[in-house]
Amino acid sequence: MQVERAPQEPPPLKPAATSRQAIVEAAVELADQEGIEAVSMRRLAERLGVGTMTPYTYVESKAELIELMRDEVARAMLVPEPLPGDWREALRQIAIRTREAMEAHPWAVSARPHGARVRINLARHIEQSASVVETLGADHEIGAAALSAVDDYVIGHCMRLRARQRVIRDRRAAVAAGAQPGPAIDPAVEAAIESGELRRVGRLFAARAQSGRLAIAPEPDFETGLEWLLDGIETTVAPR
Amino acid sequence: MQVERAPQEPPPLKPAATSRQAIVEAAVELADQEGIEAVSMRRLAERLGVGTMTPYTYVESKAELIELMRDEVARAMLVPEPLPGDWREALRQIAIRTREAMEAHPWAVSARPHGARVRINLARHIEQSASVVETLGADHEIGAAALSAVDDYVIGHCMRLRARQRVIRDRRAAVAAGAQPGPAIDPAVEAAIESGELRRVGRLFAARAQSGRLAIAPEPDFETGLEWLLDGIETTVAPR
DNA sequence: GAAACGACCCGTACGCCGTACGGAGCGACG
DNA sequence: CGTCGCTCCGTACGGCGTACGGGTCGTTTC
Repeated sequence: MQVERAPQEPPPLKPAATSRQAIVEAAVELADQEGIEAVSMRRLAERLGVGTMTPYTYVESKAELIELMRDEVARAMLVPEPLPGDWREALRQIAIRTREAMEAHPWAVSARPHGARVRINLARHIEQSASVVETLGADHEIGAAALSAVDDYVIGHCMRLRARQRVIRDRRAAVAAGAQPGPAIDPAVEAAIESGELRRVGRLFAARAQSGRLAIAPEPDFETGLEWLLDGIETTVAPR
Repeated sequence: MQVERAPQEPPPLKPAATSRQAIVEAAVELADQEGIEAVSMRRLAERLGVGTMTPYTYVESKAELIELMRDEVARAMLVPEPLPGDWREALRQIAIRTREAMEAHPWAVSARPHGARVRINLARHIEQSASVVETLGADHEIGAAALSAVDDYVIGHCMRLRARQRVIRDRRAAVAAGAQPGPAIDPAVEAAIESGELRRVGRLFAARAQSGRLAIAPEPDFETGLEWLLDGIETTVAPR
């Protein structure tokens, strides 16, 4: 087909790039405002003022769009160069930055990946992390394991954060709709608490119901766990 | 039609229980075999040999069904009593058990929660964890933080595992469909590697493409990171 | 026995969704 | 001028969750 199409056209070739970016940005905005489940191709097209199928000119499928949206979030995870020379401080900054990005776009935490393709901003994020590991001076595999461990912790924390945010939002919506904000405890759980099994869970619920008016887990502490993990890594890579 | 129905009971309160459980089990089976996106109320009903709307007699909505499915997985996270007396060993066992359950049912990792309701098996899991923290002898808040940190790490790790499993499955499907199993690297990433930015990412890709025929991240190491985290916790709760 | 009452089951229908497909407008090129 | 490619878009198909109303049948109440 395209025997001779690739290298040409100085002026007119780039009408698509801006639009692709615009589509992704509009989708991110929509997801931020109304949640990822509100992002449908129809609503997105409507918001952009184009026909239903027009976005498909620029993205191959919705799955690819989601992936591009995640990569847009990955852009926010990048730490401004130069990174701190101390590996521990560098890892900490990357982790904190990542958490902030995830907190700002909770839908990105668990959106399904499209394929194995690593996009540009995620690749840059990996590059930053890899550059830190390099300065570690430890075995290559240990460095990779350390990176994985920190990443796992950060992502897991963000999952909890997202669940919390969702509960709060749902509760607000329920209150706005006029429902009672009762804890809606599961009858089986209630019975188990009554029976003496789940003694500790019962105490936990009671304490929560008493303190504060929203019976919800407190904002989890990110940095404490992160420091623990970094402590553990330090004893391996730089035992004193 | 139904030769076999619920046993006649003087208290007519509980005819639903068996069927509710059967629905959840069938849904879990379906999700295990074909992934969570294959679980639709129609397919589930078909598999159960009932009408499309019949499952709604037992579950309030699909969201509640998903929550019940997750709780079914939570059942597998329970460690047989009695727990080890050593807090560290107990936490380790709970973590490993949790990871195993998640690995067996990867869809459970990121399924959306329905609401704030804690179901019975998850409550039992929390009770187990709380009982370990009790023996820690440390400040209550530190115990909770330790629990959260371990949980975060485990969940994050399972997220990565799920992504990996998905990539492998997709690649298998692509090969079976006759597509070429090329890495399908993003052009922008390729250009950045070429240009010298992303030097380390380039080396990483090259190393992967060379070793093994599937260019994929190696199975991540769960226990190393877990031990690091436990090390860090130990220095706080039981400084030596 | 009759009637009323649930609990359970189910078919239809509505409004969403992702997207395959074919066609229209239009600038660039031969 | 014709042709080609890209952008844009309307229509349509199959699938989804589920509201709703009606059917069946065992149990309860007179």
